[in-house]
Amino acid sequence: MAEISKSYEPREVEKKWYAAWLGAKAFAGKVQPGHEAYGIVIPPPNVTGVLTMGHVLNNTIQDILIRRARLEGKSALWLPGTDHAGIATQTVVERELRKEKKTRHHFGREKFVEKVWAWREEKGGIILEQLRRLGASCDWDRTAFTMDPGYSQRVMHVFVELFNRGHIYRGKRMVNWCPSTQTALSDEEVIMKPVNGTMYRVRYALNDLTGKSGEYIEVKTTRPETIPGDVAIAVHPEDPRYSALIGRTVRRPIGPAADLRIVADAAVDKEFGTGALKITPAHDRVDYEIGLRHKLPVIDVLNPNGTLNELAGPELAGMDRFAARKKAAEMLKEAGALVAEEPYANNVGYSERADVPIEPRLTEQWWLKYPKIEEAKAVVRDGQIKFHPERWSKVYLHWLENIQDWCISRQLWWGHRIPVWYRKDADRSDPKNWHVSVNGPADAANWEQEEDVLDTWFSSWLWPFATLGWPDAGEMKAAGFDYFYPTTTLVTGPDIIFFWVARMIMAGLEFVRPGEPPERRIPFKHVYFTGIIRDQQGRKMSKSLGNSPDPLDLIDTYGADGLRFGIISIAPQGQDIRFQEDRIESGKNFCNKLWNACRFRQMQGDAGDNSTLTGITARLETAHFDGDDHAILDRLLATTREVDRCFAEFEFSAAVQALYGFFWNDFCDWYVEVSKSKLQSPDTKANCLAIQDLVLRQTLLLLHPFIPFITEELWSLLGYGAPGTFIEHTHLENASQLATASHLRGLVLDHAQVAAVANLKAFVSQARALKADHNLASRRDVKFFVITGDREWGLLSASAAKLTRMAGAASLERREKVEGAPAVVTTLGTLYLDLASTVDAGVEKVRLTKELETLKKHVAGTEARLANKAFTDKAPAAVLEGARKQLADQQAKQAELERLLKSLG
RNA sequence: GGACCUUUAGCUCAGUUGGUUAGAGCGUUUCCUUGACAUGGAAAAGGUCACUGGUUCGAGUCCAGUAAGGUCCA
Repeated sequence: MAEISKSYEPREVEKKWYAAWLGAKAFAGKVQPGHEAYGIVIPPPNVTGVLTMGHVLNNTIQDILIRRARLEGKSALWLPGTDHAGIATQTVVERELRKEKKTRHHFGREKFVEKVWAWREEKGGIILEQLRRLGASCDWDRTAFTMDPGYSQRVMHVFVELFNRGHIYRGKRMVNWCPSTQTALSDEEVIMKPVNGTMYRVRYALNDLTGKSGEYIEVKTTRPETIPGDVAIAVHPEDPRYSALIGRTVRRPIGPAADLRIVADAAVDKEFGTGALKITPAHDRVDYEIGLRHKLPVIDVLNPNGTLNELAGPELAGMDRFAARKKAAEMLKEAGALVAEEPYANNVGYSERADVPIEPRLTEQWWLKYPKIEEAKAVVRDGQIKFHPERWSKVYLHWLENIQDWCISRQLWWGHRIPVWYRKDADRSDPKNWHVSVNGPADAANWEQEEDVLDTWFSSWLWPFATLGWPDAGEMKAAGFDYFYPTTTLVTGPDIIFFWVARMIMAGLEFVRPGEPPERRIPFKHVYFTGIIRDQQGRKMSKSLGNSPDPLDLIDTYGADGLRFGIISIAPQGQDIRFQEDRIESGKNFCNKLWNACRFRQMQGDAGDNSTLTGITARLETAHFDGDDHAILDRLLATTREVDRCFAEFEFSAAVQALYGFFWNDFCDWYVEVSKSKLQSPDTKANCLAIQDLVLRQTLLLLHPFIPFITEELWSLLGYGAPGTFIEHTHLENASQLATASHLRGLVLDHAQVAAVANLKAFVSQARALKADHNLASRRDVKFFVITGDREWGLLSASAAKLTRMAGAASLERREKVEGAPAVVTTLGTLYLDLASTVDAGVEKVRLTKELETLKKHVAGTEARLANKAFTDKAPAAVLEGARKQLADQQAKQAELERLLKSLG
């Protein structure tokens, strides 16, 4: 067995074990009848992505769940992959082309797509490589990509099916147009941002019908550049200010001259602005609807790239929309039509990817009417799919209540080209001229394929079943579809609830195992929502702010385990996370502590069979058990139980904190320290080492999902497994199984002894504090005296060696009377520090008086409670008894303190 | 405008169905290189639990309202 070095050096250990795991195909998700299946599909990161702190958190949690499942004997599958990220990837490649002063049009569609594939081959695996550094135990042989030929076929299949089922249609409607990437976007890809803009008050002159001139109607707009696209003015039919004007016309103040009718429409908000609305159907959703109702023409004054076209008139044509806005305002001013410019804050939709304002634009697109909306609501409402935290289900249900058709076509080249063919030279708007199939028409020469591709999310919503071979029976069998579907848990951020969670649920319900009950068709049973990682100021971490540390730097500095442990310890369930690098550092420190405790154990030498739990429990000698042995095993069982509970309730940071507290405080600070006495004696040594092995073995198992590398290394170094096996081959015992193993040796945990240890710990702590109060913390030659009863002295004297060692003292003696020494009242008697000659009675008096004052307040409080008849009548007996005991203890301590003070004079 | 979340020690957070003197880590102060670990050990200081009311024998915890901050939807 290799010797454990003085400090933990993660780098080589991580490299070694990851290679060993891969070499043994330890992460392969296998169909094992008789074993429960546990499946996770990774939320596929963008193929252009690099590892962020968000990924670290998300994937660490997935790895924790998967590794724990393996330890519980389940057959676990974590299926990895990436999505092709249409806009992001196309943009990245176009940016490279721009360096050579070229655009994708220089190459043509086919050549350009080849270039994207080349980029993907070179760079597309980066993020998956980074996940390996983190320790992610994915089944890499199953790595999927949404543009893989097989996956693409499944996307086509779904499109054709949904088309045949009447869920997909083509139509000219208002879409969110991104002038930067020049494609349509879905509503979910538009984010509203508050913008400080300008409200322009504009006069539209009324045409003279009555003989009066100089009449006008005033309209407010933030977008004067669209005035050339105006086709009407709308007012509310019940607005008395304008009722006389309905039916008359105004002149368009700038742009090509035109008369605009004043129409009445109930959609107009009387309270907004002047109550009169300019109608520009090509550039506003509400205006478009109003235009339809009044059969108004549509004048589109914008080019796809956001510049104005010739319909805007010669002054504006060719200008960018924002420059044109300024210019239009100037033109209005010159025409005398501009009444005022006022600062105005409003919300503007921005393209999520390109971060530019989107334009409402009327275009031909493909639309999906979502399938299985009602059932998707029901499975979450009825708990067949559980959200953690549960409250996110409200957001989910609310979205489904207000769901709109999904614009699924994108004007891009990178993506799944829509499997629709149009008969050449025929009317595309007539479905009679369409061919819709996975493989296209037989007489291809007579047809041309739709140019648009599908939204990337239209491929990733199929992820939970398309990655498992669906719909091909042979591929499904090979992938273990029957065994692994539905998967167990999806781990993702709440920002993705509409993009993935909701759509995946609808897709699963629509396509998988038709006719079977919903619990067989849903894609997963649990959805765990992580928090968002923020910086110290609470801002979201982002590339543009530069406020995100590089996770790979953190791995280099603190080790992958340190990073994992640290990030989990600051990630409470359901709340956002303020990132603190010092917490990552404390993760590393914990690893070092674990390392050194194991090193200490190893330095004590072999003590017999370590390779199985029964081997270790066979070494327990119950005859030599003392209170500390009972106490540490009691805490080990409690901690095992607590970690179980945390997994059941998805409380990972609580699990980590429980393990931290147990290992550091209970085991290292107390048990290992008291072991040092026991290990001196041949009588107690073997049993003590057996207990240490039992604790270390179980702790390594419990910690392994969180910090896989170091636990694998220590497991191996301490010989807890058979050579050639991994820690995950061991079955993790729960608390009652562990207790049963101990029972085999006739062990019954003695709770009286456990309680006695708590008193001894407090006794030691008070002794140390007494020393520290007299500036003797580091001295180990002090003498303690104690005045106490026989029973207490029995306990103290039996533990004398341990107590003097723990408190740092030369001796602990029982006395009948002590004069002039500083003292402290403990549950095991009054403890004196033997410094009679040096003690300053005045200082000591101040200290004791302060303590007495605090105690008196508590006594008074407890007395008041017990004097309250309502309390004694209504409080439960246990609470009442507790209060009485508390009062007795407090009063005894008070009497003792008063006696000490008196003795000081 | 609607929905949800947060407010506890200098910082980041725990605090289970209401019940002894509200906890942890980090930071701070003092002491300590003792044979696992200075990536460590010992001790200490530090909190009117955002505010106002209510329910209750008893409220950090339950209810109502207010304020501040945040997220999503419109």
